[in-house]
Amino acid sequence: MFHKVESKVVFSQMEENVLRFWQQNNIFEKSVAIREGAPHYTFYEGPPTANGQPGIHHVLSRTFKDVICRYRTMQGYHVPRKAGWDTHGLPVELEVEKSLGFNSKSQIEEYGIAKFNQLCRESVLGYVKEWKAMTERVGCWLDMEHPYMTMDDEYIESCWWILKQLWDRELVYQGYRVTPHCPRCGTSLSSHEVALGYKEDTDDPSVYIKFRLCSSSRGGQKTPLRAIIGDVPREDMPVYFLVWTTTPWTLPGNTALAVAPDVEYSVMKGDEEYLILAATLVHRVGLAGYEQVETVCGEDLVNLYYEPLFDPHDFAVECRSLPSLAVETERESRAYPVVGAGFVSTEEGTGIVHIAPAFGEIDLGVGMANNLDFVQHVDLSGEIKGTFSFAGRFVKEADPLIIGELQERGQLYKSERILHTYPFCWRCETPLLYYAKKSWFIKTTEVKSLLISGNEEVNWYPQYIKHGRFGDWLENNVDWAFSRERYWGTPVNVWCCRMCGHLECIGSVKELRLKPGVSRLKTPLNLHRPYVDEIVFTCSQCGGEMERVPEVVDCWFDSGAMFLAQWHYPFENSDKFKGNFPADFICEAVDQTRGWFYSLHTISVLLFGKPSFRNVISLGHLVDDKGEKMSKTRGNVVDPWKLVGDYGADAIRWYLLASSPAGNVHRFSTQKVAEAMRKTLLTLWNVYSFFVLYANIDHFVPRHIDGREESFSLPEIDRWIVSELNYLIAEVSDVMDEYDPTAAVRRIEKFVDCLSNWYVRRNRRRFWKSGNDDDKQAAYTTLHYCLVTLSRLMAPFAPFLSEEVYRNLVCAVDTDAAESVHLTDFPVADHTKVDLPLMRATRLIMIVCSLGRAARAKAGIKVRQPLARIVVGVDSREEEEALQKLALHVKEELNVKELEIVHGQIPDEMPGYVTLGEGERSVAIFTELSPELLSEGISREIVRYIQNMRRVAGFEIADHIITYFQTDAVVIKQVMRDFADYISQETLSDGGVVEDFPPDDAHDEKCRISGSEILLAVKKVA
RNA sequence: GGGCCAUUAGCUCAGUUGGUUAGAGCACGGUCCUGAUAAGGCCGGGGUCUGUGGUUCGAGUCCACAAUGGCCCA
Repeated sequence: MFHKVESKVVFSQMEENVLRFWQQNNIFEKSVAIREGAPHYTFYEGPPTANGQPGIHHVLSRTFKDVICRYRTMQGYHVPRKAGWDTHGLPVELEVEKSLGFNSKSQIEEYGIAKFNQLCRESVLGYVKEWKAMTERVGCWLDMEHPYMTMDDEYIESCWWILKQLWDRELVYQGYRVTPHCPRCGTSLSSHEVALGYKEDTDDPSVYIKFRLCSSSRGGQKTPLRAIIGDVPREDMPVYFLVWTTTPWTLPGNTALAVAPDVEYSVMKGDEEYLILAATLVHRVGLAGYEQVETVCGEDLVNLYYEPLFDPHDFAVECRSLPSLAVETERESRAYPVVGAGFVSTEEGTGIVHIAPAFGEIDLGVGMANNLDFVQHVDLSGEIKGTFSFAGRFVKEADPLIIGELQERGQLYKSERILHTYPFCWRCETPLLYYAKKSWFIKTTEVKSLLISGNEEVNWYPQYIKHGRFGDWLENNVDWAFSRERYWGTPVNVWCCRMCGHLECIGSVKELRLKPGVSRLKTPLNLHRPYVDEIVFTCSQCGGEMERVPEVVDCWFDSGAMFLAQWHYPFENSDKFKGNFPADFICEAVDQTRGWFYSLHTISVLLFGKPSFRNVISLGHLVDDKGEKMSKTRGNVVDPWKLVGDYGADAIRWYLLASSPAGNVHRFSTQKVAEAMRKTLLTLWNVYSFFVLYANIDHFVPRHIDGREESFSLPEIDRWIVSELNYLIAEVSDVMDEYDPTAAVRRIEKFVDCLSNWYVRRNRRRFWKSGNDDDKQAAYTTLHYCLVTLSRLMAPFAPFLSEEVYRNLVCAVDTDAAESVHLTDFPVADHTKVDLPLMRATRLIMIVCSLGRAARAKAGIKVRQPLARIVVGVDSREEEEALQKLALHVKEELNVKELEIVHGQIPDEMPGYVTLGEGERSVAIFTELSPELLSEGISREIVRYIQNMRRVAGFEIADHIITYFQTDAVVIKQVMRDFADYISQETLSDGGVVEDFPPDDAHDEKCRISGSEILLAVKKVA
């Protein structure tokens, strides 16, 4: 016997029972363990940042990961999946800062780094707990008992090892990196933080500055410029480049001008000077009193030199050379070059761009590429250094002073104001400065071609990411600035000598312990700041004291190192690392393209020259029902716990999988979760409860649960559903192998619909009928086989419902069976059972039935009323045969006595018929009703009334009853007599259908049937 | 400001390499059926396929530009 199944089900309760079963019986652990020794399928968990409550969008990626891993497990692969948590990084620090009410780094240092980092650790552990609970509840199987944590000392040591490898290959260097910097808070801001603080309509200076062409530099022998202006330098007719800027305070840092090589520039002659600017911008700048004497190509301006506005040596400011950063000694005369650059715009300004490598990312890039000077005349608090007349001022206060000075010197062409968008600090509203800071870099550009060729081996879903977003990103690769001036992170493992500046990279704890003169190594060891900062040792070069550099490592480096750091490789688990590299599958949201996908790929390519993953699903984001981003501030985030309670995890999973393909943006809709539950899961549940209900009544015992042939041959319709099922298995396997679970669940949905609304609907009588013949056995066997197979097929997608169905339909009757559906194998399609002609034939009769019902509606005759004949037009021999073979279903479904087949279209007008056509196909029903047909119609009407009354009276399906009736109508009396057997059989009126007054304890109702009244009553018999 | 993606019915989505009158589900209105069903059938309303140009005998589909939204980077 199967356990009784209620047709009313609360999925969340059912799921919690299943969860308990999994936990108590370690089903997840077993599902991995039983595949030990089988081919490996490696999954890498992209570690979620344990910062903030998990939302519905996190359920999305967890679902996709879980589905693929479960699928592969059931296919026989060994799929261990270690959970991981990204524990370091700025978001964690910001959260703690907020809770302490801090808004600057100095406050953290006053508070104490040790205490601060302890709070970060606690904060992370708190969120990890929340995440674990959510992960478990939505049925995402991960080994969360043995996760990797990026903050563990072992993990950090592996990161150190990686950096040491790169250091030894001279791929690590110190350089400058331009970051948005808040001069008040004294800290760099992440791009996320910058995005929080953009202000439109910021009022700033808009100034046009004249840079004087060096008299010795008028181009080569035959340049167009020389031709215009002449060979002999004329002091009274100087040549200027006209340059536009909104940040005058950066002008003392100017060391080059950039032009667009392929743009036309005008040489404008005025009374006392020549001005050069882009030809298309002359009118916008408004050069009254100047006339164009010639045009030159941008190319011809490149390599000309101009006089600095502020020579750094005149104002006691350090000047370094890029890219070496060597401090320059004084030179006699200084001139700066004009360079060509692709980014120069002719949309605004003058088409000649002021370059200050210390104050802009593009500027720094130009500086590195052209070996420019690097002049940083502003300190981190935004104050101007040196001996300028405006030194000691905050940069924004210096702006008007600089403009004034240039005006006095005659180098200001025009000064205006402009309203534009500018970033401010989101905490203190101070304008941000783009500022070059020292940073540690990994020379990823060295392996750029390997990054690109490695990507060729990766299978991306959706495909366009490969050569689109990810490929482009690799093509434009720049060295990875991997250090951060923060506290809670993997410390950069480089020590620097205080005396001679000698640098040394430490690759392991052991190496550190063995350093000569090492001191302040505490036990137990803690590799975090501030403890690691205290460790010093003796310099091998000069005997001075080596101390650690202050930076920590970018947390993207941490997570990208997981493929080896999760095993503490190479210090232990060498076999595990090797057995799990590269990954067969990873999956994250699309924002990880330049995050984890990149860091994982890059570290692997740097170390081993090859990629670390083979297949990757990049998920689109989940947005709210209006298509807008979910965020706390908008208040449109969806709480997964509420949904789980209302609809269950399977419904959420099913919805997330089915609603749109992985790469697309998903609009989240609670209504659609409800729909997924109703339409597919509940429908399946009802087929299941229907089966169990009748199977138990008949004491059905499945003899084979593998779909093998019974001793009797299966009827056509059973072979049909078995065929559909095997076809489905093949389709689902195919699309799953292509990493497309969306296609898989959409196909399953169609099958469930067919199973319920055709197979069960058409076969109800086979289950109801009394007796226990072969046909009934075939029906039970077939439906049981379908449900059990479906439970295995759906197990990766709807793990709870599948488990429930499997446990009851298999485990309850077979003690030898695997205890969980998740320990079974994924179904394999049996192609010998796929009968395509039969499937086509069935589809044909479905259409014919649909047309027939429409014809009935058109004629206004209920389906309950039998009709004498239907005529169906077919257009091929195959269709005719199909229809003949399955005529019984058409006749039953449409309640007609005869089915006639004709070739070609049926004429629109046939006496006595109602005709309906759709495209090539047409049907006609004969609508004249004989007295016999009418009587039969009445009998069916009566049956329907009695069935309704049984239900209203609260009888069980198998309850036997007596039916009483009273009526004056002769016709009805006659029907009750003629159809007594039929009525009694249909309504289980074994006690008889008697014409009598019902007893008081019977349930009675007055009914109207074809214009006459009848009193009907039902009563249970013992 | 740049790159990538998306835009098809009120909502969520299908629409092969261009080829009849653009489909499904949900929702809505009507009606029928029903002792598995929270379901199902039938009929119906609802579309300038975001817009503008172009290529073509023919464009939802290919190209260009624009708008809106999302993501990434400035």
